[in-house]
Amino acid sequence: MTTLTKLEGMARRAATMHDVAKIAGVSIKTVSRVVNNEAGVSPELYDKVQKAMKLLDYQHNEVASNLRRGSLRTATIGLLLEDVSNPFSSAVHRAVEDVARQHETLVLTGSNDEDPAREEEIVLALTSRRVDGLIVMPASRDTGGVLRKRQANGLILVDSNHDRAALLRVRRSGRPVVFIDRPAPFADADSVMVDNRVSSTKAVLHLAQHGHTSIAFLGDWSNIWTTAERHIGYIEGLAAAGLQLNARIIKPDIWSSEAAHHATTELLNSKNAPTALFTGQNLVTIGAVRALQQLGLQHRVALVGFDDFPMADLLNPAVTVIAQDPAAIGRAAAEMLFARLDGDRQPPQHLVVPTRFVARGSGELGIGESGLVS
Amino acid sequence: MTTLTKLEGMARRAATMHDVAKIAGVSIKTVSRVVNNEAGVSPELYDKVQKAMKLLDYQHNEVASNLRRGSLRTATIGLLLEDVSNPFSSAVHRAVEDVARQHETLVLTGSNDEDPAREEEIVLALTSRRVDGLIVMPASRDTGGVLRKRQANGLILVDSNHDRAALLRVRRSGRPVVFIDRPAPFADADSVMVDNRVSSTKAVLHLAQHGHTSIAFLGDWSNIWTTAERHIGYIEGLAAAGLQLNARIIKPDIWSSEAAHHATTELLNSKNAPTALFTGQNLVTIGAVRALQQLGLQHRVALVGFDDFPMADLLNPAVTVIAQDPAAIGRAAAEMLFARLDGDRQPPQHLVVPTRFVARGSGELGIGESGLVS
DNA sequence: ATGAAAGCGCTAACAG
DNA sequence: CTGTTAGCGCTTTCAT
Repeated sequence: MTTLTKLEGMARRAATMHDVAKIAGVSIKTVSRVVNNEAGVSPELYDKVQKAMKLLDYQHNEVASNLRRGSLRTATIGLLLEDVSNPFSSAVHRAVEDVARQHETLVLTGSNDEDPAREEEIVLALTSRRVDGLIVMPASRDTGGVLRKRQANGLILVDSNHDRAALLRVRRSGRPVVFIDRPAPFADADSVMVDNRVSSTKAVLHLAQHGHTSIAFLGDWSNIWTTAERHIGYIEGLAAAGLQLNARIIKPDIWSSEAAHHATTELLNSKNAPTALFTGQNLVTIGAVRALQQLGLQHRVALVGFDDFPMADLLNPAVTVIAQDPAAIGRAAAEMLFARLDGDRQPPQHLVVPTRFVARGSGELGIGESGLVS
Repeated sequence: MTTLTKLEGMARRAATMHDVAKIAGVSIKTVSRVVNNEAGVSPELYDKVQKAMKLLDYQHNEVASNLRRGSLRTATIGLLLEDVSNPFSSAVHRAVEDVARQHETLVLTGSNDEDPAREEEIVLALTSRRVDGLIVMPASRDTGGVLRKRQANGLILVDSNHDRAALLRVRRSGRPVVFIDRPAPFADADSVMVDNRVSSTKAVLHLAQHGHTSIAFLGDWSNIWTTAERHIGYIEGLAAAGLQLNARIIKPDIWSSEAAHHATTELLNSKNAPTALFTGQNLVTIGAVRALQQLGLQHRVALVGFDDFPMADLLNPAVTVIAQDPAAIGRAAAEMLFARLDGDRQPPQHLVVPTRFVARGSGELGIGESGLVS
């Protein structure tokens, strides 16, 4: 604003079509034609323009281009994950990126950390940049009509879709949204999920078939939809196996690997220690493994975990899991999104990607020497 | 253009400032002032505008805004990784996102898969969207002056920086670029790396101290800079320990966990099987562990790996590694980038983030029962 | 405190 | 084939 223009970095103004036109001695429209590979430019002018572009190091400004074109497509989509560094999320991310690439579009990602407020913030940032569509793994919510949200000052209650405003607006503005991993929070959106409930039931049944009658459930935050589904699946599994539900061997709201470690240790040191564990998530499984190893019970207490994790097959015993296919989920979601962008007007689709039960050893431990503790 | 406007999805045209102005009965400039929180709007008009915005569901168009503002900042940065789903890369990604968030900016990511051509493609896409700056983990290159590039039709030779054009142009246009993990391919850019060489030397020395005289090196693609550095560190480690270099126990160009498995098996089944392994990367280490377990040698052959990996501490034996801190790398890189964007004019910085040697067991196996093969 | 006019870089819709 | 004019949605500049 003062003596020297306030430039970011050592930026000099980038060359515009106007500049190129002047150098090439043609009209700006001709430059536009060359840039956009439109037909109807004589070879001579085409050449001149190319040379001028090279000379000036011209870079097409898609932003301006899109504005003029009616801001239809920015060739950018938004991807909202729980945490980009979580293996599940990042595998989804990669699959989405691959599909996006086929459509020559870029992916803008954000991590919501299960926090709906943060999610709104990101959605807002995304939409103000006019992304063409959104793939979102919705932040942890109520399983009923009310959301429990942790805050510095404790727990507060918030209306279910009260702060889903930005996301709703995206839909209303006509841009497609595909939800993954959790159900769509509003009716007219597509979704891609796995069958958490049935898979969990299967896991419990599997353990029961190996003779276990005391099967514990260790779950993630219970306000996460998938957790609730897996919990229900667990209960249904017990029922199907004719087993008694025992609240004392159910540990909910485990929010970290360390917490899982702690909960598992406590559980196995208690009077009514279970002989088998069903862990409802990635990190929970890992914490449980750590605890089992520490207690020297890894060959005595059976374990089936939801979600596969790296190295599960190299542990001793190798860990039996219900494996999701995050790449398939990401791919399916991205394909749905691009189909919508290409004008697909079908009613909302709700795809269920199958899980895979991977028996590796830990889930096949019988009731052998029983679950006696050290 | 005909009967019904041709709209993507059920999109109706998003409300513009113009629409808001008409509804509120003010000029467009007043709306602009309200949107941008500029001073000098009477409370009454402010209110009217707010109401109109709510009514029309107005969404600010940053794209147009930035265009007019001189396209200085788009509040978007680009992040180029090897593969967003790789644990190292995704941890970097998360750290970058966190710093970016403090600066209210979004992150556009891409995976180059070590392919320079793909990298260029992404850089181009990124710059045409006018990102403010770039953080890039440069795709695998020559360690000399020539690049070996795999193609469908075999190997071709390419000039070192021949196809680095897009990246160079970014620099020339004044936008900052920070390189991570690998050195900056051109002089005036910042970089954040770890000391691959010294860390590797330390690992070899560590194994030597435990009595090993036959220490193998299993490395990733040798045209990757980090691989070369680690290889040199290995050689220097042998020299420092007074050990003989033996080409027959050096396995280069391992490009997957499976290949590492294979190479390890071959190595340990050979006449001159080493008693210790130094693995130069994540996936290589994992493949080696798998092979050792399969051969039943995991307690006989010592192992130190470059890069930590999930579960390393839960394996039996737990795996000794040189751990990098990807979060620290990402954070540092992002902070450098934003410093540049805020006008920092220092000469190029080259930050070295320290590694951590984590002894867990596999690297502390003595030469005990010797490395005899099954 | 408010608004009218001009124009960011580009492309659609017309001329010629 | 080529160029002119208008204007995307917004902000700047300068009046009022």
